[in-house]
Amino acid sequence: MNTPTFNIAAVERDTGLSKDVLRMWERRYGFPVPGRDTNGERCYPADQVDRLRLIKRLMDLGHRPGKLIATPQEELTALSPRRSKPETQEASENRDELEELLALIKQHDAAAYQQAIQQRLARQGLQRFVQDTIAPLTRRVGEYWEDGSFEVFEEHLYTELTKRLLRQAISTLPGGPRAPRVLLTSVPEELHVLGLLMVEALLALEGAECIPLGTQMPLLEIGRAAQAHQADIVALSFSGAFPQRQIGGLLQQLRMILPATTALWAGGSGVARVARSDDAELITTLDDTLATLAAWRLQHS
Amino acid sequence: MNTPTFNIAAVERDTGLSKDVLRMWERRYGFPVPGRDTNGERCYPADQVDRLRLIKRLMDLGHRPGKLIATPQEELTALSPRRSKPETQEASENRDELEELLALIKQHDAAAYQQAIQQRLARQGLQRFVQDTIAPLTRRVGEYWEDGSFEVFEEHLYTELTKRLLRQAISTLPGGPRAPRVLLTSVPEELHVLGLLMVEALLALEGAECIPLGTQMPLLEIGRAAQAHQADIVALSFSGAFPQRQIGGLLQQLRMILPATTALWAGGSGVARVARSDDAELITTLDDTLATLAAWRLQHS
DNA sequence: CGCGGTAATTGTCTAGGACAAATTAAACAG
DNA sequence: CTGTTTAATTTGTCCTAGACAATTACCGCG
Repeated sequence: MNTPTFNIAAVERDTGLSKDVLRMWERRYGFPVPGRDTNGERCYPADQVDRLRLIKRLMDLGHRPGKLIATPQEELTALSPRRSKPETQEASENRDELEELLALIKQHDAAAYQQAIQQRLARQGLQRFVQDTIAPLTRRVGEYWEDGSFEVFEEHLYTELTKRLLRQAISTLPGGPRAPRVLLTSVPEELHVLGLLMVEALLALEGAECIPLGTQMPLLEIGRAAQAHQADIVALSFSGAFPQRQIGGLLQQLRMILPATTALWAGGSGVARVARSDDAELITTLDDTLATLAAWRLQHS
Repeated sequence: MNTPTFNIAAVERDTGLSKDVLRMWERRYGFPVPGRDTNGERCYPADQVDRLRLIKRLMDLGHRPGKLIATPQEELTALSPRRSKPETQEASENRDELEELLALIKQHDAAAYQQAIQQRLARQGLQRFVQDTIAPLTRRVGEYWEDGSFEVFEEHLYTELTKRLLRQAISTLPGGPRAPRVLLTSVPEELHVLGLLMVEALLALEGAECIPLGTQMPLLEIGRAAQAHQADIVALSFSGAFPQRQIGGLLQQLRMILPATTALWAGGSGVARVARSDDAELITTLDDTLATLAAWRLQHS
């Protein structure tokens, strides 16, 4: 039984490292060293793909590829993002409750999960629910997914159920045309929508008029949409998986497309380490959302 | 004001055409012909990006790039698939009402649209609403999108609002564990979810237990999910844009992965012209869904 | 300790060549 | 005329290898 190998396109998909980068690393660092098939094309064995994925993840955390590739496999431990912030008693209790929720997902008991989470929403109210339940829960799911304790389909189930819950909660809020008008979407290649929904929930609670366009809008289309809907604000979401490098240029480009009177907000874990600029407001936490909204209102009152 | 230009990476993002393809087309067909910046790198003007996106759209519909690039800009009209089935008086009236709904989208009046569509749902009841409103409406939006009368963002808005509506409607239905248990999802590369939601609505109305996993599940994961959830039926959706010839093989593969006791259903406009086989039940219309469900129940009673 | 300049690091772009997979066109048999 | 096999074409992806800009690290000096 010969273990399956991956061609370069598959590795790009699986690791988020572009074909160019994969070839360049091979040239420069001597890793990875894929085999070749009969056509002379690269065949990456699974273990190298795993290592690449690990390296990519550490890079997203701020490490440099040269160093990472040099180090042997004890990075595994060196990298493990030891999140050991001292947490309060209350936070700890909250975390245990969240773990219980995730346990239901892992038991594939969708009904019980839905009931529990609904209850939590009713108890906390939408704002705290988004900030204290959905946000950390989603982060946790991402972590579990990374270290392999969550199957793909379990993550899908969580995402799908949570999307429903948030959309449903949003739809019960009073609508009506109130300022500002916010257009919510994401750029192509970025298909994570949960962050957008969380922001939408918070904004809608504050009485903003939200126009949800889903994910993956080409930049020129975002410009057209902003004009057609006369949006005051265009809010984009970038997940942690989104290539950091591209974000700056992307915002700059969009800034040129949008009218000067339209504000541009960029949020999500992807923008956490992006350099500030005049092109867009960077929103790194959910709290920032409300603060930025307040600032906007102050400026336009 | 110098209009903004796009580098090759940005064009890849916005059009979905890979850098390799963009360069190859330039070499082979002489289009696009981007300018060059001081570093000799390609700068695509906005109008060429638009044309590329249009070409990509038509390619997804089955046209070939060589032809498309050769044709001047009258492809727009020339290639819109004209359909002209004779229709009954009643259907005609219904269609006019649907057109009114779509007009609201085109006026970018999300609020008015939502109100109108909600009203329609209340009037028709979920089943007829899905069959007589959402299904034809979605088809119509697809047609408008194909011939360019709908902007991308207008289509996105329609899709997003409709998804919300359906999910909300589904969530109000009584849940509880009732047979059969249906796992709903789609294969990788297939990201259209509206069809799945329509089917879910119909199945949930009939008292089936639906497990929605969203779109783009790898085949092996579908197998794992089916086992973990002990699904009686796995229902897949293929949109019209999905490459027809892959479907047969996919179903065959999945059939081998799934336990023999698990039924496999494949639906959506993509399967309309797929050859029947023993691998899966093909569901070509929404009515078929209910018929196939009834047949399943008969067989398992 | 901060600041500016230099050096190393790193990603992306460019160019053309090659080839396999998919599709169409052509040839042929029934 | 129709179906089927074979040849030609279209088309996308991969390959190598070089160049360069942008970022980051380093180091000496005030």
